[in-house]
Parts: sequence; structure tokens; C-alpha cells
Amino acid sequence: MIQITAQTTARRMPAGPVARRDTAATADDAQSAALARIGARATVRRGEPLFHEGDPADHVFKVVAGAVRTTKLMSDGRRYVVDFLFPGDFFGFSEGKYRTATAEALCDAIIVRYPRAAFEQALQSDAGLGRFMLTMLCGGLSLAHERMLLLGRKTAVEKIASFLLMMADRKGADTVELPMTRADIADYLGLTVETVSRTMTQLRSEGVIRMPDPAHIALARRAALETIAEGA
Amino acid sequence: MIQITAQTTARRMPAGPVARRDTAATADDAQSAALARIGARATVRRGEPLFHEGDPADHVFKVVAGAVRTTKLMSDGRRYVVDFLFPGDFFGFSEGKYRTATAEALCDAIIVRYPRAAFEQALQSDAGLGRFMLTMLCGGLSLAHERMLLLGRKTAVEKIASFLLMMADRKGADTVELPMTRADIADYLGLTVETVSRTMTQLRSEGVIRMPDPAHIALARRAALETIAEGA
DNA sequence: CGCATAGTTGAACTCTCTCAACAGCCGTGG
DNA sequence: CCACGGCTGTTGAGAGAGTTCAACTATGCG
Repeated sequence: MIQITAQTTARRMPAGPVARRDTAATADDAQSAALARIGARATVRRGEPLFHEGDPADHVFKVVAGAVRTTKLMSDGRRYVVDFLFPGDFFGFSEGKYRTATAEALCDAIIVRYPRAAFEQALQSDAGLGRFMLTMLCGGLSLAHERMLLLGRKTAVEKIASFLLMMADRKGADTVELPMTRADIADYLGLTVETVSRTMTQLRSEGVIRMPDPAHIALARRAALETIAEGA
Repeated sequence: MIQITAQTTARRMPAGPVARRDTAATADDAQSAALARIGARATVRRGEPLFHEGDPADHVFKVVAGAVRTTKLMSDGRRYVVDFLFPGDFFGFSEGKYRTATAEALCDAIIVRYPRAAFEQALQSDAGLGRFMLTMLCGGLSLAHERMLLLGRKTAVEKIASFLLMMADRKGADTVELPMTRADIADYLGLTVETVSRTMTQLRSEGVIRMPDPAHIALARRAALETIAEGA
């Protein structure tokens, strides 16, 4: 289960170049203003769930260290990975009373839990937090739209290339460490494990990426990858 | 640019329990409180654009009558329909300075334009508006997640069935009038025109829907359609 | 060690796309 | 009034990208 300890102020790693990271930095400012007192730290071990689809949605979360995955299931077992969350990312917002997705730790992780009621009070007392939330949600929606374009109109190679670029941009480097399995990537991109594996092998044999082992990828020729991702 | 659908699905979609009418009503209340003064009505004719990808994002919009479509284009012409907007729906929110999608009228329409600066001021002076925005954005994100599951994991029939149910739920009836073309539907669901056409014909021949003409659809056997949509 | 899990590769299949033709509707203009 | 072209929707036949099924390797953990 989730182990909760007293909250300590989390100073985070340096922010990357993407909007997401910038907002995450803003998040910390907002947090120091109004959220710090209501957050509770917890550690989660690899594979452990934070909540399930259908659970009451009574907390909001932030990733401090590690990585988290949110998923949705269809009745016959088909799975879709809604998002991968990394340090600085907030998640678990909901307009409804219940969870519409499951959240699990991709690897051992540290998170902060904010009780929903207290979070909503903080929203009332701190206008800056409200502005931050609006910006973050708008950004999330924009990313979601980009992802829908990817899911609906891109080919397998384009999807993989876009995914690797996105992961690299989050990290702000030309190397990526993938804490998730091929199955997670497949369910994130709307492909099968086999296609993900084959496509990565293909990109490696073309010299576009290097892949010393399945979890470590270097964007050897970033420009080429970008060209592929855009569909040219 | 971010566009938001103000409504959550009312009936059967797993997205959320909030009824569309309710949020739409809230929207109007919020508007009367702070937005009424800054909004300007405008009429748009079928096919006319409200803004293009890349334009400065200096307005927020609400549909009063008619219907609007937002789209994204890839460099080689592949298109994705981000959303269809109907009366009561707000759209055109953005965290960035520029539009990330194009908005066009699906049919002759009436819309209200709110200058962005004034809108943001209204946000500061009216806390209720901020809460409304947060709820709406959360709902939009939830719908987006549902849509990604559809795009990534559902088959053609499941996509069409889900789409028809969603349109019916928005209207709160068992009949649907489709103001968009088959091409729009295809680009919305990540299919081709031909597949959309064939699949609808198939559903009609199975007696699940009735289709007196291409634009009018009646859910003859809603339960069957729901079963198909869920993938059983 | 031995078993389970993750990743890769091969071969056959299939759902959807692509290409192509045709039908229906509508507004325009002769 | 009808002919015409343009656009939308439907249907057919063939092709292909990605899936499915299956085998095999590598890695990690008891």
C-alpha cells in the first residue's frame, strides 16, 4: 500500500524547455503559497496502484520522483495508457466524483497527495493557484489534442518518432530513459507490442536512434527523427 | 489554441456524471455575472473560418446557434477534426499566444466573441467564472481521454457507434441530425470517408439505426448500439 | 537453476485504406 | 426547363499497414 510520511518541501530538479516543465516550476511557487501545508508525501513501489477507475476521486496528486502511468480499460481487456507522469506533474483532477482512470507507479516513486476538499479551499484562498490550474489544464488539453492527431492520423513510425521526441523534450536532452515497458508504449500510442518493437529496431538499423538496451535510447539524428514525426 | 466543449455527456458515456444542461446553465450564469458586457455577437456563414492555426489567440468564443468545427492539419494535408462545437459550448481557450487549430462554421452560425484580455480580467473579478472554467476544462480533459481510448483502441464499428451515441446524448434524444460531412466524421474518428459510409450502411442494414437520409439518423436499437460501442 | 516476464523476430492474416466508378442532390446558367 | 459541373455519399475490388499467432532469446528473481 501507500506509505504516508510528513510533508517536506520538495525542491525539484531543474526544469526542461517544454511548457509542461515551465508550468511545473510555476506549480512549486503555487504550492509554497497555499498547497504546502495540505500535501502529504508518500512512497509507492513499482506496480502499485494509487487509485482505480471507479474509486471516489478525493485526492489530487503530484509526482515528486519516479514515474506514474494512468490507464483506462475496456470490458474485454483492451487497455489504453492515458498518460505518463514525471516529477513536477500534477494529476488526478476530476470534475466528477469518481475516477475515470487507474493510476499506477511505473517504478518506485514519491508522490504528494492533496485532499480534494482542502485543495479546493486553497483554490478559493489563493487566486494564483487558480490561474496556475487554468494554465496547466489548458496546456494539458492542448497536448491531448496533439495526441489525438497522433492517434488518429499518424503511422506507426511517425507515432514512435513523435513519442521519442516528446520524451526527450520532457527531459530536455537527446537521450531518453524509458521507465515503461513496450506494452505501455504500445497502449499509449494505439499500437501492439510487436509493432513498437519492430519499429524501434527499424529506426535503430537506419541509424536514427541508438539503443544500447531496450530502456535507453539516444536520438542519434534528431533532425531526421523530427522529419519522420511530421510525416515527410 | 485550446478549445473546450462545455458539456459533459449526459447519458451513457462513462466520461462523467455531470449533465450537459447543468454545465451549460452554469455557463450562462457565469456569463451574466461577468461576461455579458464584454461579449460581442457575430454571425458566420457555412464554411467561413473564425480563426486559423497560427493566428494570434486573442479571443475566446461561445457558440449560440449552429455548429463549429476545429481542425488540425499535418504538412502533407492529413487532417484531424479536434472537436465539434454546439450551442452553449465555449472554445478558443489557449495557454499560448497562438492558435494550434483552425475553427470554421459547419453551418450558418451565431457566436459570441470575448476579447481575451477582458475575459482574463473577468476571471480575476469573478471567482465563480474561474470555478466554472476549471470544471469545464476538467470535463474537457476527461472527454479528451475518452476520445483517445476510442482513437487508439476501438474498431471502426465501435467508433461509429460511440460517435452516434455521443451526438445523441449531446442532444438528449434518440435521433441525431448531423451538420457535418462524412469526411468530417472520418477525420474526427481517425477513419476514411469510405469506412464511415460503409459502417453506417452496415449498422442500418442490421437494423441498429435508421437513416432516412445521410444527415438524419435515428438510434433504432440504442441498447444494441451501446453494446457495440463498448466492444462486446 | 528454473520459472516468469520482457523484448525481438517471423509468417500469415485481416481490417481498413486506396483507387475507382457511380448515383444523388443542388445551384448556376443557358 | 433542363443541362451542366461540382460536391457529397455509396459501393466495389484490390492492396497494404499493422495485427495476430507463434517461436525464440535475454534478463531478472525466487
